[in-house]
This record gives sequence, structure tokens and C-alpha cells, in this order.
Amino acid sequence: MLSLRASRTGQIRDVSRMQQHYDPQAVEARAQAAWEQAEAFRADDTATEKFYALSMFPYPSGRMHMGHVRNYTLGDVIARYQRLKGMSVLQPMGWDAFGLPAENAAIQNKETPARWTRANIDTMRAQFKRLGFGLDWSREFATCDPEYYRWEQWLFTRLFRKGMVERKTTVVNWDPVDQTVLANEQVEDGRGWRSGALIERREMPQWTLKITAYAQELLDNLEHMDGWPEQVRTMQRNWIGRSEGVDIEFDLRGPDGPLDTRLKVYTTRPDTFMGCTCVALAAEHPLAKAAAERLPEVAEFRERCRNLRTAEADMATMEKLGIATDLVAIHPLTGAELPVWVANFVLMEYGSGAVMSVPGHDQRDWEFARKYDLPIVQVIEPLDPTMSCDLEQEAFVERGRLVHSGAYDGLEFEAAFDAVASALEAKGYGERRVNFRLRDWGVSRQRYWGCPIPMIHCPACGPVPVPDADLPVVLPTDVAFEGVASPLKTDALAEWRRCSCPECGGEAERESDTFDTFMESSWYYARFACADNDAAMLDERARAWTPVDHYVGGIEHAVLHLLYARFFHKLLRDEGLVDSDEPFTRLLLLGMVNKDGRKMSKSAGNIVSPDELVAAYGADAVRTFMMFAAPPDQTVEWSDSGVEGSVRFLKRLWKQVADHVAAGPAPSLDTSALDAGQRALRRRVHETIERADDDYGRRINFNTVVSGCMELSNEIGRFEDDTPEGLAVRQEALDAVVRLLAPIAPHICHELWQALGHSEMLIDARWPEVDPDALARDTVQIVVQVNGKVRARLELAAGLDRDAAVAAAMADANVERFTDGKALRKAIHVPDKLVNLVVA
RNA sequence: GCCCGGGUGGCGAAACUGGUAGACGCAGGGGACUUAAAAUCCCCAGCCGUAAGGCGUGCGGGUUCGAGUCCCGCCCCGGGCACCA
Repeated sequence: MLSLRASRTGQIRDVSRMQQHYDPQAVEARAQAAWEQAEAFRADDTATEKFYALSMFPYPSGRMHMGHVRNYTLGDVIARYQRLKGMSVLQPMGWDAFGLPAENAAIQNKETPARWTRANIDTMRAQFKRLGFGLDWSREFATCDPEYYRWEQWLFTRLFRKGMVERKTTVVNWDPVDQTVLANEQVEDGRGWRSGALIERREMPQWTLKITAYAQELLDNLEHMDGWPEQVRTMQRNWIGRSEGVDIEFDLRGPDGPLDTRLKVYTTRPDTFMGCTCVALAAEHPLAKAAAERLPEVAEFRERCRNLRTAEADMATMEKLGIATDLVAIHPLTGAELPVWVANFVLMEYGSGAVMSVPGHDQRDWEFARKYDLPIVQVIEPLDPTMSCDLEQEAFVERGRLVHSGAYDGLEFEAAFDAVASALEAKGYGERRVNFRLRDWGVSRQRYWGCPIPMIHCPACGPVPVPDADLPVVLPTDVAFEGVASPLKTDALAEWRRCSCPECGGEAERESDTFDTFMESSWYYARFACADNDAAMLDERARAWTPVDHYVGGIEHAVLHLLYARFFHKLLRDEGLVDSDEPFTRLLLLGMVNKDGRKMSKSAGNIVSPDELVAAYGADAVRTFMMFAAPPDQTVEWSDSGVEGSVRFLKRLWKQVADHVAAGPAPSLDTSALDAGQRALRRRVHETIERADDDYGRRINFNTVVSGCMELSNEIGRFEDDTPEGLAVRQEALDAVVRLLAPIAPHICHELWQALGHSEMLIDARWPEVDPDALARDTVQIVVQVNGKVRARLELAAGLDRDAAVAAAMADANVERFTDGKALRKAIHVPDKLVNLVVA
């Protein structure tokens, strides 16, 4: 049956296309075809009102999981909302394609990481398309594309020449059986994941980027980054860990008399210096190394420290162990002779790799002193005499007043800090210093599947960057994995490693380490603006699109990725490639997806497959439930029956539009001719628009948008008014709810919008305007409390003044039961909301 | 260990700036339609109580006319901690 009739806007429309039953698979295929055909999501570089919406690009693991569904739906909702609000939106997608899983898969499946990764990308791209994300695929790239990573190599050589790159020795997890470096996650209970061998700490020379040069700016900018959750800013502040302290130097005496080197320690508590009874070195400290050559027990202790993991959590909980050396440190203020120990809890990477030990006022030092019977001296007493301070039980670590500190007795923290620092400075044995917990970023990885580090080791010239003309240094992809070690380091690729020195022309060797994959993810957001440029890393389009207006991703990236990307943005800025200070204006970090109260994981056996869900319920229902189930930043509990509820809701909405269209054309709305029921629905419509706008734009709370649309739809369902005015009001209501829901369930709304008689596509429509007149109320419900307990709810005229409201409240029969015979002490009035009568 | 979150009905949650706790949905109960079932629609539903009312937002205190919301002290659960991304 084919029937044609005129719509509200006067066009002819084919009513038979509006089927009575909602068929998500067909609706979604039609909508996606329409978007594709119109190239609807190709971003316009020349637009003036730009909005850059970005979700953290995925690692192509081969299958989409529910975390991806949540992440990219949230990003898509933001992008589509901004478009409805009239912005020109860029929402790109690409692949964070380098990384360890590809190597593991290659080892297990006799596959190459390149082929495995490319196949995974194809699978995941198809899954993303099926979910209907409004992505500009014309800008897609993978970080393993040489056209992408060549610019990373280019930037690195520029930074090297600028002095922003250093070669430093750091500690890594070394598997002595597989002869390779392991990631922390590959170390289980101190043993290698494949070999089962005890893991050692081993020092390795690595390339590092001087992120510490930007530490202060990275910290300071956090103050003004209002678009970031406070929680994330706090985490980054702690990570950067700025502290003010003093470098203290000690003269040393060895077994053969005084040494000509001094030992430097860093402390934030110079006020406790008179309580220092010992100096402790990291196992990797040069003086510890030297002592080990003289003393077998020190050598043996350092050997034992090699079996400790590098993770901070392990450092904090392990037993404090140490060994005395034959060195003595001279306290620069008292001349006292202090023993020098090597201790496992001192980090070579922080400060100067040595600490002064004050057992009375530092808990680690206290535990250490207890274990080895070192003296514990109290030099700080609590300011508050009632506060307990029992050095038999634990260290007293609070700031306080100095005692047993000679000339410094009686001083409090700040005065003592100054006095001790000044005394040390005057003698030439100390210096005030700002220190950061943030360490320089070690970017070398002894792995295969990563971006080759564009450096050449020349026996004559030392490390030399690869010249621009020779970039990119392409990673060989046709490789065989023999065990765990990187193929780049095997004999098979000796030819790849051999090269000539760009400076002297002599025989040289190519660097065979690759970059940390955080390098690629630190600048991809800018490259999306100009992914097709093969002549430059970034161009004016990157300046125009960045910073990203809204960035969406996982909470697990709160520190590392987001700090490295902020650092890179400043490097790019200082190269003149972008002109903002920060890369991401607004940040949304989403919670996890759980099932049955636990994290979804293979081992828990509670994985839900997005493909199966989409096939069973449609992308819109999956997206709707995902948005509805919890606010974005909280953990969401997945529920299959919950998604069925979303299907029911979408079906109901579909039927409402179908019934409305079948009831005949709606005349244009005359707001002056409405009855009470019509005005009530209109008020609900405009209240919902207002709330949804706030929820989308300011609060970023999409669960309440969905519930608002459900409530409005329920209201429309109860509205059985087919008069011309009724049809007009319902048309307005449906026009509104379809647009409010469109960012979340774009396919069904696309089709409903056409069914409602609109000729333009919904993605080109505009957000509905709130009519302030529609919001006005004649009466409001006033809650009446007596002594804070609700005793009545009254429907009263809006805008009543205090006296009238209180009088109305007192007159209520039930209220009277509780006030009867008692004196009114006080009456609280919150206009149009509440009256609280306080009686005694 | 350190840092960061979270705790509200049987379940997911809502309550936005201190003002009606539990909107919306899931699961459940009852009813309509159906030969029956599914689907759909309508009604009920925090706990105790016939009711009036009382009690309820992890636990214990506090501020306030009024606290899920603010303050102090605890308990429990989850996440991050530099070579996983």
C-alpha cells in the first residue's frame, strides 16, 4: 500500500515508509548508508565555529570490547550534540598500533606483528562502523604507518640537536633466561612470564626526553585547567611531586683516609638534620659500587637487590634491608661521624641516589634503624603537647619544634629549615633546591614492534641523529620471531643495523631499540588535523583545530598518557607547530564496564561481545543502555536485560511517531489557543529541553538525558488529544524528543525525523529552542514541614510571599495536628518550594 | 605502603547550589488482551505498621530550622603507581 499526503511543511511524503514495527537492523543500515553517501562526517577545515571532539584511539587488539563501546559512544554523543548546537565538528579515528600484544601474538601464532595488527584494524574498523559513530574516516591512520612515525623520528632528531634528549642509565626488569627486558606486567611474583626465571634489576643506557625541563610549567598550568576533573589534576600534581628542600654534602672517610669526593643527599626536612644518624645509598650508587669491590658482603647485598622489582608498590611494602660499608660521612654541622649504609629502599632515580637517615622522624628510616640497631634520636617535639610522640613505637613525622639540636632548639619548621639551609650554604656544604619526583622520560624499549629510534652509533663520533633526508627509518616488517628477544637485535637483521655514520662516513651501527609507544600517542591528536600532509609534521590546520575541545578516554590514562601528551604539546609549541599551551581543553575520563560486580575479563569469564549485542538488539539500543546505565565517570554495571529495556523504549517511541503521523497532519502551533493539558505537555517538553541541554553541555551526564527522554515519552503516551491543537503540541514534543535523543540513538532518530516530515537530514538539524513562556507555572507544590518533618504537600499559586505561604501552611488540617497547642518559634520559607514551621 | 575514586530499595541508578529520598529503568507481583504463550498495555511496589505514624542514603559523632549532600573520626569495595595500553 502506498499513500501520499501533505505534511506540516507542505511537502509530499511517503507514509508507507513509516512501518508500524521498529526494525533496528534495517533502520541502522539505511541511516549509515545515508551518512556515508552524504559524507556527513567529513570535517570542514575551513569552518570558523570548530569543535574538535576526540576519543582516545584504541590499541587494535582484534576485537572490540564493551569499554570501547562506552568510550566511543560517549565521544560520539559529545560530537553529535555539538553538531546539533551548530558547531563544525571534527571527530577522527585511528589506531595506536605499536605495542607488546602484537609481539606476544606473533610469538604464539607464528605470525608477524605487522600482519596481525593490520588484520585486527580491519576487523575493528568494521565493528566501529556498525555502531554508527560519526567519524571522519578520511583522516584515519595507524601509528605503525611509516608516514606517521617518520614525523616522530623527525621531531626526535630536532630535540636531540636542541639538547632535549639525553642518554641516561636506568634500571629495568631483566629476564636472564630469555635475555630480554620485561614490562612490569610480564613479571609475575618476581619471575618472568615465559621463562619463570627470577627477574633482575639491570641498568641500561636509554634515550630520555627532558620532561623535567617542563615540570614547573606542567604543574603551574594545572591551576587553570578548569575543564579537567579536579581528581586528575591532583593525580598529576602528585606525580610531578614538586618539593622544596636542601642538597646536603658530606665529606667522606674511607678505610685509607679521607676521600676527595663528597656525598650528596637531598632532603625536604633539613630541620631534622641534627637527628641524622646514618647515610644510606642506593644499591646502584657509584659509591656503593666502589664499596662492593672492597667488601664481599656489600657485593653480595647488591646482588640480592638485583632481584627486586622496579615497581613502586613493591618498593613501598618490601622489608627494609641494608648493609654497612666501610665509609664514614662527616656531619657538616656537628662534625659527627656517621656510618654509610647501602639500603634497598633508596632509589637511584630520585634525588641524588642517597638519603640522610633520621630514624626519629622518618618511618622508613625508623624501621631501618630498628632492624639494624642504629641510634634513634629525637630532635622534633610536637607543637601540641597532647599529641603522642613515642619513638619506641614509631617515628614522629609531623612538623614540630626542634629539641636536642643545639643552637636550633626551639625553632619551628620554617625557621629551622632556613637556619639549617643557611648554615650549610655559608659553609659551602649545601644548597636550597626545588626537586621533582617526576623523572626524565626514558623512551627506549628493547622491543621490536615500535617506532625505530632514529639514531646511529658511530665509534668515532658517538651518537648521531639520522639526517632528515634518510627518514623515516622504516621498521622491517617481514620478520621471524625466534623466542622472545627483538628481531632487530638478531643476526638476521645485522644488515639492517649496519650503516655508515652521517658525519664521518665511517662504519656505524643503527640503534636497535624502539620508542615507548606513549611517544606515538603523545601527538596523534594534532596529526589528525592534517593527516595527509607528507611534507611536514603539522601544518596550519593543526594550529586551527587544536587544542582538542573535548577529550574522552579511560581513567587509567589519568597520569602517564595525559602528562606525556601535555609535554609533547609544549615541545610542538616550542617548535612553532602549534600555538596553544595545552592540548586538551576539556577532559572526560570514564569509568570501567563491569559485569556481575567484576571487571569484564577473559579470566573472569564474563565477557560480553558487542557484535552479538548489536546483532540482537541494534546499535541504538546498545548505545542507549550504555549511556543510561550510569553517569560517564562511574563504573557501569552491564546488564543484558537492561538493554532489552532500552529496546522497549525505542519501540515505544517508534510507535508513538507512527501513530502520530497516522493521526493526520499537524497544523502549526498557536501557543495562545492551548488548554491546560496541552500547556502541561508543552511545559514538560521545554523543561526537558532545558535540562537535556545542561546535561549534555555542562554536566556531561547522559544517563539523565535518557531518563528525561523516557519521562517525556511516557508523558506523550498519556497525551491522548487528536484535536488540531493537540496534534500541533504533540508534533512539537516529538520533534523535540527525537532531537534530544539523537546524539545517543542516532539511527532511529534519523528515520523518525524524516517520518515527522522534515526534509533535511537530522544531522543537519538544529537543537530545539527553549520557549521561556512554556515554562511558566500557575501553581506549584509547596512542602510543609513541622520541625523538619514533612506533614503536608500543598498545591498553591506560584510566587506566594512568605506570609501567605506560612498562613496557607498553618491552615492545613494535618499540619495543625502537629502544631496544635504549641508556640511557633520560627518559620522558614523557601519560595515556591517549602515552608518549615519550627514549634516547641 | 602512597595517591585517587565509590558505598542510596532485590538490582542499575536519580535527587544539579543544604530544602519532598528512591525519578527513570531492570528484576518481581497483580490485571487486560490471547485457545495458550510471546509481545504489548494498565496497576502495585524502601522497611515496620490495619491505620495514624515510625524508621531509613556503609558505621559513629558534629554543624543546621532542615544533611544522601557540609565537617571530624572509622569500616568496606574498586582503580593507578614510571617497560601493558
